[in-house]
Amino acid sequence: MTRPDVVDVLEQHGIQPSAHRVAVGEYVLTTTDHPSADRVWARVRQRFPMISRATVYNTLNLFVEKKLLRELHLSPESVVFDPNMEKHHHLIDEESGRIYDVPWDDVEVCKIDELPNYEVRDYQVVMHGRRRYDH
Amino acid sequence: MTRPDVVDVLEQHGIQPSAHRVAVGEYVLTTTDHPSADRVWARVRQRFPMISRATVYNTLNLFVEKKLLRELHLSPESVVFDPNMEKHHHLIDEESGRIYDVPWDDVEVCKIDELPNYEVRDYQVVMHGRRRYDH
DNA sequence: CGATGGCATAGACGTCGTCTAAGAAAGGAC
DNA sequence: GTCCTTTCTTAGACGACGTCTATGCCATCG
Repeated sequence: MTRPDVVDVLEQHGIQPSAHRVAVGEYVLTTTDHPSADRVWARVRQRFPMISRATVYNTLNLFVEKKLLRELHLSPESVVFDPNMEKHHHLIDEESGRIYDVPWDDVEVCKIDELPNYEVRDYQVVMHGRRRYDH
Repeated sequence: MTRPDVVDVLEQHGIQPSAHRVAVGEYVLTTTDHPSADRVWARVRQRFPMISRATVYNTLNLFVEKKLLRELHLSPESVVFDPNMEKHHHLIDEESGRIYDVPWDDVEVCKIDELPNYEVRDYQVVMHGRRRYDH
């Protein structure tokens, strides 16, 4: 996502596109890394050394509130952000701890609407395993 | 689980059953509450006011290491412990934040072994919704 | 008895995230 | 343009949570 795109997206979601917000957005809205807040801070500081931790946290929380990001609580390490707002599943690589998105339709879940005691509004499959590169 | 049962279980898992460990075990190995570490501490202190936070944390970590407990990282609130070591899924109640166990066979997951890029070793479905009482 | 090894303790510490109070910047009215 | 208001940004204090360290305790064994 280029800078003007980010500005558009922020405006479409009712966010004033300040320089810092755009800087945070340019990284976190396009990455597939699932970075933690401090990871985002470190990354953005490379280009804006004066940006404060509070601003980064504020911005990330604002993005979550405005539905530009999802906060994931999957792994021991830390809370992590995901700009992919489509329904999808997650796989955590056992070796690296890295989190990968798994397309919604690659996994099929049945019987979930027939649970006797629960009304399910939302769900996802969380997998642990390994990414395969050998093919 | 009664006190002698807990002693047996600890010994079977290679843990010396000290008084404090048994006290922690009596609560955390039988509850379905999914308590956080501090919740366990508060609970055990009701009966053993002198037990220290470090001991509770040490004990919980020891239980996890020895496969008596599983640590869950599901919800914003905190890390939580689950003595149910069978395969099962989890549902988080949207109102209360409470976590419920969902039996493995109540949900069916397909195609998970056919994922092109991943080798899945383990998985669970994490659901958000409501517990139903009206029937 | 005294030595050894595992257990428990208090409190210091580190990390992560939030809050607060104040300053800087942007936009609108005129 | 100036003034005023609102919003954004900041540093640093703060708080929650979990770990670490150093010490003390207690049982067992020679």
